[in-house]
Amino acid sequence: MASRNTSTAAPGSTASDGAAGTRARLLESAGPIFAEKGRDGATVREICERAGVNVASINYHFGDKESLYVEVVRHARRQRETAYPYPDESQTAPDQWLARFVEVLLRRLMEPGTPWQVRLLMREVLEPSSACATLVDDYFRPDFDRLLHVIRQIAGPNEPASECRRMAMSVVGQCVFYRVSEHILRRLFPSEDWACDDPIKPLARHIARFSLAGIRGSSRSRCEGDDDE
Amino acid sequence: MASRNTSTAAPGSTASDGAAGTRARLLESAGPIFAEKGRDGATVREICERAGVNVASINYHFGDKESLYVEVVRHARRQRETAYPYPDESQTAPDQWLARFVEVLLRRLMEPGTPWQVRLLMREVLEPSSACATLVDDYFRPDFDRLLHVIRQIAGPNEPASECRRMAMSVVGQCVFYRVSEHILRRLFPSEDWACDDPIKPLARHIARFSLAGIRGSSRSRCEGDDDE
DNA sequence: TGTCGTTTCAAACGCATGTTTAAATCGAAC
DNA sequence: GTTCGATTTAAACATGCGTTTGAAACGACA
Repeated sequence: MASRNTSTAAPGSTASDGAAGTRARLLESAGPIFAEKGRDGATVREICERAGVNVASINYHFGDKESLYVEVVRHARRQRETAYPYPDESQTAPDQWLARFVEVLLRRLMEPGTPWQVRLLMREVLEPSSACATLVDDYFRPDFDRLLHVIRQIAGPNEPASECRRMAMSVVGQCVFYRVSEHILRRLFPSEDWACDDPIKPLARHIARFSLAGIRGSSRSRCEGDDDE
Repeated sequence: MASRNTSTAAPGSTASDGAAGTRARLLESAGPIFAEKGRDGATVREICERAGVNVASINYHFGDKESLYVEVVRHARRQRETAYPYPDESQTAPDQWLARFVEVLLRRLMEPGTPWQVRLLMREVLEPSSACATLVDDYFRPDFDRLLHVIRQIAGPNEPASECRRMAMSVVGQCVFYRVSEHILRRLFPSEDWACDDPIKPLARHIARFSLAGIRGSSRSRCEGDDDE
């Protein structure tokens, strides 16, 4: 036995370790298992078995199971943020950018087969762990700010900031709903074409149209007389 | 030892059992614990301790932990469906009914303190157990159908059924988003007035207005020329 | 070849879990 | 008061968990 390693860098590791590196194999194997069973539901024995390493490896390379989990979440986020890039604001009209944004967000969320990274990050959203703080700052906030910026362009300069924020949430909420309520929707509409060619396209069109009308109509109707109740 | 009981009716139980009835006490005590820690995370020992009964009681009265869980979910749903009733369609104009529906749904979801019944049912939505099937049929579907009916009135008779369904999902999705993403939103907007007097009212107003404009504008813009891309 | 730090390994540890057991207790009916 | 089924109880059981251990295997370097 020698010194344990709990930092993020590989221990001694001569770069090309035997059989792709125990540490890297653990990171890859743990992802899908954490995603499917959660941080507590997953067992170190199953993770190590899938990675083909000894059960003591997690504690040797990461310190404990919790640290491995945090590392896996970071790993998943990094892989995910480059998968479906959002369009460029400066080169697209606001309307079209919003439509593209909705479609990309939906594709991120509803990618066929639901990659383990999506399931894992969703778990973090629903009940955050210590890995959540950076997730919000580095992953969600930038995208949300870009959406906010475009919505301000559509709604006009007179729209209050609080209202713009709620509009952005309405857009995101409509998309997130389909992922979060997947199981319920499947039972609610068993005959729906959840697996047709490309169910995202018409869905994205609906949400973009609905939202655009919502933003324009909402800000307009609020400008006209619109008292309480 | 005598015969075990796994059915839903109390065993011999002479109606007014000692100290409110072991079975009833278990049902009440288990609810908040299942809601907070999940079906697997909760332990029978903690449940029994809070109920002030022996650890063997769960197996005696319910058969096993899983059956107790299913029973608790049923219990929660029954308590919940009478808490915030939706308005009556026949006595309200569609616009106003929609606004009321949104507010009631938000209040159901965002009730201060987040009653354990809400947290428990949310867990069932996110990853259903065997207790989920009746939840959809008896609890969600009726409300969703009523919403659908009103949306059809607003959108007009020419609106295709599939589009009406998506509109209903857009309405519900906007509301559900605030509950599902609660933790994320709290980190995204730390300064937001999540605990002001009545944060529901303005939120409900926004969603109702946004949705109404979305429904009207969306169906109108689709009627006009609206080709691909 | 011999040495030393690093990494892997099988085995065990300590603990918490859901469940079972058999005896004790209770509550009415006879 | 006795009896008998229903219920409660303390204790144990079997299993699975994350983690630790001490030795073996490895790889570079002298």
